[in-house]
Amino acid sequence: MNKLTPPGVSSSYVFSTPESSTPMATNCTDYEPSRIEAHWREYWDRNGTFRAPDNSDKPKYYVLDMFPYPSGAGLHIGHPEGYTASDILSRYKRGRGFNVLHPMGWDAFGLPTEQYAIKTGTHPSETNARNIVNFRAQIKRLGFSYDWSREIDTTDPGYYRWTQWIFLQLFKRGLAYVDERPVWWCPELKTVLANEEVIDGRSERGDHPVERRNLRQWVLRITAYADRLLEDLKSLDWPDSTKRQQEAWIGRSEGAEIEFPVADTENETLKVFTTRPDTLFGATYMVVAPEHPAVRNIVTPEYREAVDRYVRQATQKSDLERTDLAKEKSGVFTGAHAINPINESRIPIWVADYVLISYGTGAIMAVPAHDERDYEFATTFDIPVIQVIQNPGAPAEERDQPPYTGPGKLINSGSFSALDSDEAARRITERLAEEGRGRATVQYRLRDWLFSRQRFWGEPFPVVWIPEEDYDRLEPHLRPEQPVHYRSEGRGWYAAALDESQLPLELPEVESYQPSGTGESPLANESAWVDVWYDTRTGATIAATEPKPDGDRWISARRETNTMPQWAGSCWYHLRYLDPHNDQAPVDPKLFEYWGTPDYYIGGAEHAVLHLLYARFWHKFLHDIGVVTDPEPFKKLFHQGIILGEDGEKMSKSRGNVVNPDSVIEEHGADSLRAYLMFLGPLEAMKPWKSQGIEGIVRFLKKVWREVIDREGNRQGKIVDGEETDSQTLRLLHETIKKVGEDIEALRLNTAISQMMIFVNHIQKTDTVSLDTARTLVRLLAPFAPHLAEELWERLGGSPSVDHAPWPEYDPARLESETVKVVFQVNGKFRGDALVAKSADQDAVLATAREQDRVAAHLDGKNIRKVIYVPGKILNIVAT
RNA sequence: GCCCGGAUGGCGGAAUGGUAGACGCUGCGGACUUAAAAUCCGCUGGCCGUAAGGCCGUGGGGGUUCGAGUCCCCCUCCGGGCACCA
Repeated sequence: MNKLTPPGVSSSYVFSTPESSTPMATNCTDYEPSRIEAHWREYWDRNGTFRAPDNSDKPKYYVLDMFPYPSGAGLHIGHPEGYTASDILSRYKRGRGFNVLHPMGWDAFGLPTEQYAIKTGTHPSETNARNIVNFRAQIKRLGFSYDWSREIDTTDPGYYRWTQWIFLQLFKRGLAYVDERPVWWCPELKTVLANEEVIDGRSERGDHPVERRNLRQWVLRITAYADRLLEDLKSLDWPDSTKRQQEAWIGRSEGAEIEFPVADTENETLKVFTTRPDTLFGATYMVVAPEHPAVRNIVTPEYREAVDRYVRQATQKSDLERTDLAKEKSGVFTGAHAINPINESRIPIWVADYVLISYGTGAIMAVPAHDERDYEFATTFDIPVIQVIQNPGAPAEERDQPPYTGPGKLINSGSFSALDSDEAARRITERLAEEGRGRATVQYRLRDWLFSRQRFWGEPFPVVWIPEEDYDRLEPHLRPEQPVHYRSEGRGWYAAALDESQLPLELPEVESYQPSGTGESPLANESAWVDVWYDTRTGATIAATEPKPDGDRWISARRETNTMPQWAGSCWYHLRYLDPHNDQAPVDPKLFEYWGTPDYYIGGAEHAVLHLLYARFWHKFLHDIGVVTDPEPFKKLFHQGIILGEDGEKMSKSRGNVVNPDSVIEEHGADSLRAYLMFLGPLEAMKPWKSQGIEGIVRFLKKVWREVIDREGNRQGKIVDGEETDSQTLRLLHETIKKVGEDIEALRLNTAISQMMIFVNHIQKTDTVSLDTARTLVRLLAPFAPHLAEELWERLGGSPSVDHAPWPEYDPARLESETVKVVFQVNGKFRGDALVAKSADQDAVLATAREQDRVAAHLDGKNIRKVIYVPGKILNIVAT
C-alpha cells in the first residue's frame, strides 16, 4: 500500500502537505548550522516537543543525567559529552515507541557560590539564579531533548522542603543523631571543611592548611544499611570498578569481638575486634588507640607522664601524618597488662597510633607472628613473637619466617593445635562465647555519614534545640526514637522536630555570609532567626521577637544553625523529576508507579562512592517508609570518560587547554559538537580533544546536507520517489539500520557514526537514491544531529518532529546475499579470497581456492595435511 | 604495598578466535579554478621490489590453536581506586 517505504522499514511516517501549512524549515541553500539550529530550537520550545506526558499508554523509559552544579564558570566540555550520549539514547527510545522521561535540573547548593557571597556580599540565591540562566542557555544551545517543564533546583524552597521532610523522617526514626567529632577546620578561611574539600591536608579552595577540631555534628546512620547496600550491589548493572569501589568502601569483615580483662583492676576490660580469632594464642601484646577512653584508667603511675605525652602528640598529628606508611611505628607502654582469655597469659598493653579509634573497638590484640603491622611494631619494641599458624605452602626454609598472614594449621595453641585456621577460628569463637568473653561479629569500614556543614548556603535542619527540662512536655510525634542530646556550658539540650507544616524552613536574610570564626555557621549570628518560641504539642515555631503565645506548651528554643551538605539534594532528585511541582508529597505514588526509577543513569565516575552511595541509602530509606516501591534507585549506570585537552593533559585554566563548548558551537554548530564528542572514541574512555578532528564531522554533516539539498535549496535531483532499487544500497542501508540501533543501545556511539559515514560515502557514489533511503538516513542521524535532521526531514516531506517518527526496522533477509566472500589461507596466512555461493561445500570452495595462482604457488611441492573450512568465512589449508 | 583498567599506523580509534588498521584526522598526488578556499578522486604501517608479489608488524618474553590484537602464564610502562580498617 505504501510504496514510499522500503521493505522492512516501518511505514507510518506522516507527511505534511507543504501548500497547506506554513513552511517550517528554513530556506537555507547551504548547510548553515547557526540558522538551522536556532530555528529548530525555537520550534521545539514553542511546541513542547519533548514534554513527557504522565498519562500515556506507551511504555515509559527514564533516562537520567547527573545534574550539574551551575558554576559561574559556565559549561565544561565534559558536561555535553555525557548529556549528548543520554540525549541520543532518549531520542532513539522515542523512535522506538517509548514515552521518554529525560529531565534536567540544578544541584545548586555549593561552596563556590557561598565564597562569592562572602567576597562580594551578593546573596547566593542571586548568584545562583544568574548562573542557572547562563547554564540553561548553554545547555539549550546543544539541542538536548529535555522536558524543561520538569526542571528542578535543589535550592528552591519548593524542592528543599522535601529534602528537609526526608531528613525529618530519618530523624524521627533514629537515623539522624548528633555526635562530637573531629572535623577539618581551616584557620585561614575561618570555616570547617568537608572531607571532600580537603586534599592532602590543605583546603581545596585557596590551598590553606587545615587542622582537626572537635565539633558537634549531625550524623546519619548509614551503617544501619551497610549490609543491604553491600548485598544489593550484586543486582545492579553498573561498571564493575564502581561496584568494587562501593564494596571496598563499605568494607565488610567478619570476625570476633574478644574481651581481655585488665590485670590488677576491679573489672576493667578491653574489647578488641579481630578477623583472626584463630591466632589468639599468638597474641603477645595489646594496643589501644591514643584516643581510647580506657587509656586514662589503665595507665600505671610510673608510665602516666610518658603516655600523656604520647597521646598529646598523636592527637595533634594530622590524619595525613598518622597514616603515612613510610614512617616508623611509634607507641608507648602503659604499664598495664591484660589477661588473654584463652590461656590466661599476661600480656602488656601499649598505646600506639597505628590503631585507629574509629574502627572496630579502638583496641587490638597484637599477633606479630601473623600480622605485618604487629610484626613491625614488635620488632621495633622487642616484644616476643609466638608462631601459632604453620605456613603449609612455602618451602621449608621460608615456612616459619614471620610474619605469615595466610591460613594454615595451628601450633602452640593448646587443645586447638593441629586444627585448620578456619575451623579453629570458629571453635575458639564458640569457646569464648560460651564463657561470655567474646562473640562472632561483623565490622564495617563504612562510618556514619557526617551530615552537617557550618555554612550558610545549604538546607537548614528542620529541628530546634529545647532545654532538657522541657523534654518531658514534648509530644511523642515530635521526638526521635532515640533522644538526640548534647551538653554545652553546663546546660543540656534535646533536639525536637519541626512540624511538617513548618516546611520549608527557609534560609533567613543575613547581614554577612562571613563565618563566625568560632566554627559555627553564619546562621548562628542571626538571633532573630535562631531564637524561637516552640510549640511542644504541634511542633510549630514563631520568632522569639514576637510575644510568647499563651499557654505553657510554648517554650523557648533555638534553631539548629548547621546546614546540610551539598549531597543532600542529589540523594533523591531522581524522584522529584517525576512530580516536580507536588506540594503534598516528595512524589505522588501513582507517578512513581508509572515512571519508576531511571532505566539508564549516565554520569562521571568521580561520584562512584559519594553521591551514588548516599543516594542508594536515602532511596532504600524511602523504600522502607513506603515512599517508593523499589529498593534501588539506579539499576543501570554508565560513566562517560574524561575529555583531555589537546595536549593530552587534564583541561585546566592554568594550562590554557580548556575547550569552551560555546565557541565550538559558534564555529561549527551544536550538531557537529555533539557528533564529534561521540566520535572521539568509546564513551567510557579518557580521550583527548583535537580541534582539527571536528572538521571530519563537519564535512560529514555537510555531505549529508548536499546529498539531500541542491545548490538552489531544492531536493537533490538524484533523489527519486519510490522504493530503493539498488540492491547494494539496500543491503548497506539495512546493515546501517541494524548497526546504528544496536550501537545506540550499547552506547557505542563512535562506531554508530562510522557506520553512517560508510553509508553516506556509498550513496555519494550512486547516481540515484530513493526518497525512502534518504528519509531513513535522516531518521538514523536524528539522535546525533537533531537540528540538521529536523530540517532535512521536513524538506524531504516529513512532518516535524523527526523525533516522533518511528525508528526504522531492519529486515534480516536484506542482510543476506547469494554469494559470500571466503578468505583463503595457507598455513594460516592470507593468500586470496573469492566470492562463492553461500551453499558451496568445502570441496567446492577448496577447488576454487586451488585454482588461484597465488594459493597454488604456496601449495606447490607440499602435501595438504588438513583443511579447515568455516562456511562463508574462511578456508585454511594446512600443508607441509 | 594491595585491587582494577589499559598499551594497535604520524594522531583519535575499529576489529563474535578467522584478510589487523574500518571510520576520521594529518600528509602526499590529482581534478575543478585565472588563483585560492570549498568540493571531488586516488594514495597514505615498515622493509624489499619497476611490478606481480614477498617478508615483518597490535608494549616485551613464552604458551595453547589449523589460525591469537583477541585465550593462558611471566614481565615492563601508563592511568585510576584504596591505603596501618586489625
